[in-house]
Amino acid sequence: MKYDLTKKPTRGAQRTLESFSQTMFKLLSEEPFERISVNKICDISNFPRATFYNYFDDKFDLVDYCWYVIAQEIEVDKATEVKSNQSLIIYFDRLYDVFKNNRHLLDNILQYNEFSGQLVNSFVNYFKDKMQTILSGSIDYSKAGLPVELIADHCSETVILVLKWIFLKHHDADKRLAHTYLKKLLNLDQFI
Amino acid sequence: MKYDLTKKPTRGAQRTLESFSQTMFKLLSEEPFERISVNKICDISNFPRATFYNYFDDKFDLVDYCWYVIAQEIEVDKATEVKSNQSLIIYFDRLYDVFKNNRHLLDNILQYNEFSGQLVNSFVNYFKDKMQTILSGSIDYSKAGLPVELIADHCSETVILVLKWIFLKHHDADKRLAHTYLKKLLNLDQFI
DNA sequence: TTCAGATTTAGACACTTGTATAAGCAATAG
DNA sequence: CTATTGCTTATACAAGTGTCTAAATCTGAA
Repeated sequence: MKYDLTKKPTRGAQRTLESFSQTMFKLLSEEPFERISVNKICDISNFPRATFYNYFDDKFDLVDYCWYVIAQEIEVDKATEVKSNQSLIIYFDRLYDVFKNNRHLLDNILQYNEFSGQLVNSFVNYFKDKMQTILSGSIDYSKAGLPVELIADHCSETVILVLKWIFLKHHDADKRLAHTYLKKLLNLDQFI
Repeated sequence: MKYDLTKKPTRGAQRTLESFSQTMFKLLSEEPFERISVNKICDISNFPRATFYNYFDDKFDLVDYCWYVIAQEIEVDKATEVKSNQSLIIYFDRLYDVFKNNRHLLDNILQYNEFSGQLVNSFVNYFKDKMQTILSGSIDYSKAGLPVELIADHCSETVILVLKWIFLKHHDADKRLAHTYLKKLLNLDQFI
């Protein structure tokens, strides 16, 4: 990403970011990612290509920004962080809600893109990374005789696995059932 | 892949496939994947672009064929399939050996490509799929009260996680230790 | 309000991509 | 041997990519 998201954006920049991401969301619901070109994005957004490349490296970069927009809902609040034992479930729930709230987008995307294609991959990876960042900072895995990062990786992969199962592979499950899956797969008492 | 790998290739086709894949292996050790163009591959291999596109859809397709070449070592023999309980460990060991035997290639690749980049991703996904195919056909997961495919997914993801940890993130471990990781993470008795 | 510094934009450049066509070549069956 | 079939190759095409320049425009602080 060429644009620095940490500094607060000018009104103009905000408009530009919004416009490009909205266009991308729109196009993702209409055609496969391979057929979405930077040219097309710019035409629809009414910005010249040069502006696109002021903000993003390429279309992958923009789509990552789109996931970032979606993930804004998650709110990693320091408050809950303390009650460490439960935090895996707490953040699982937040991700569950994000996936649920964007169900129609996901369905549209899956209509045009392979489950193992680049696009779905970038989506899944974005949230796997997100989960990993959250978990590695908020859980104490000291119990199991295993490298801590390895456990953190494993937990976040499993969280995403369950969400993929429910929302991308369409095996609907409410939170209660989702928790059961998660706990059985992770054998949770083992770690936390 | 445009070329049909199931039918046995003519001598000419063999030479062509060999040439393109060798060139790709060479280039992967020299520069990042994004800078490898189909043009360059063809120049080095001394084939015209048209020939490349006779065999592959694009450079991703070729790199997948490269993983296929590497994976040939694995040998999914029907013989072991029967002793189902142990087969997860057996196939883990085979993958372990494949990763170990190609350690220098992996090291080179990681020198030029991001750990979460497209190239490493395609490598990891190739072997995750491979493992999934093997496992879903050779293990009986009836014990745990969970969807079978979900468990199969989880097992193959965990296998790959451990191999990534050892060979891509460079936390060396012999097979014995690797088995310990795997068993603790999967809590193996739970499933098999 | 002004002006210096930053952003945006038009246009061009060298390069890549995937496809299509038709000519050339090689292996095989009759 | 030769006709047929299928693969290889030369070449061209329309499109896309990412970078660069210099001019235009905007913006915030004085």
